[in-house]
Amino acid sequence: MPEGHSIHRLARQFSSVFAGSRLAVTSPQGRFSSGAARLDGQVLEGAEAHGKQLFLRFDNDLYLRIHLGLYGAFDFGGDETFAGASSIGAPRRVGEREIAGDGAAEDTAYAGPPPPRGAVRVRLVSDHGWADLRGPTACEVITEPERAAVLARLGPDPLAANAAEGDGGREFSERLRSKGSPVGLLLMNQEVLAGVGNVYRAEVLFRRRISPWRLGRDISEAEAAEVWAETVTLMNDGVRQGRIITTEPQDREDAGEPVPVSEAHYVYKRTGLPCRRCGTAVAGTEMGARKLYWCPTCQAR
DNA sequence: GTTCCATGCCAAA
DNA sequence: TTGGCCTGGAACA
Repeated sequence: MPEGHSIHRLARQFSSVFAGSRLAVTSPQGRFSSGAARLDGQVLEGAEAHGKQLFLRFDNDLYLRIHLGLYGAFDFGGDETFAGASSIGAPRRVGEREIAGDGAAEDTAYAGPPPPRGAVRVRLVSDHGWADLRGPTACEVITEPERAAVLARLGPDPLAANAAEGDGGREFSERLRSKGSPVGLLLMNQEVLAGVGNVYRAEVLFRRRISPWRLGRDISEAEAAEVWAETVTLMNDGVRQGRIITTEPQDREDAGEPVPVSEAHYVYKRTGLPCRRCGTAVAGTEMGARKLYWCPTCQAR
């Protein structure tokens, strides 16, 4: 997936283009027809993200809960009032960057959504635009108590509005340091930290020079605070930029040649390549059924 | 054309 | 721990 930054951008996009609008909700693919019927014709009151969960709130007190999983993505389109990216989600299109609107809407009047392309699980349509969702892991209608239950299971979100000053850092530290499993595993555990995925996991640990093999209970409070602060910074950058950027400008070159920001990671997907800081070959293995990358020298402890 | 792979996660074994 | 879900771009033939 799309890590947390993409979901927060989705929430922002839904708020700006759909909030306050009455929506036609359908499931062209058919797999979500009964759920869509419960929301069809309701007004979207707002959108919010927590970690990788997206909640769309409707005025009949129901929520649409969406989790993109590994493949899910939204496509958007509409008239000139319909600002923002035209596609947010699974990063396979154009590296890991979402597709920006092409601005082609100006010369042709908006004539409603196009015929659905492929398996569209949900289509949301207002007077000004549309959104298509395909390939999500989760897409369901839930009530407020059910939403509260989902949130209760999640750890603190580094993209929460008050993440820098609030008690998210303390809560993260407590959850991390109470566990005996490797920190590389814990950063991916949504009950410990909500929103971090494989890229941020690898890159944050590199930047804090922490070995992914150290156990949560062996991480000091100071280190946990640093990891939290680093995550807050990097992921907020991700929200602003619409892509994951983890390297400092001076580290974005290979053999003197500049590397596109989207490919310039420190260790992610760089097994066998030289560490951008020390030149040691980046190590790679599996941890928790996901690829793990780290520099054995920079992250020796 | 086919196979592989991915920024997730869950249920079943 | 493993397989399955589900989509599409990239890599290979």
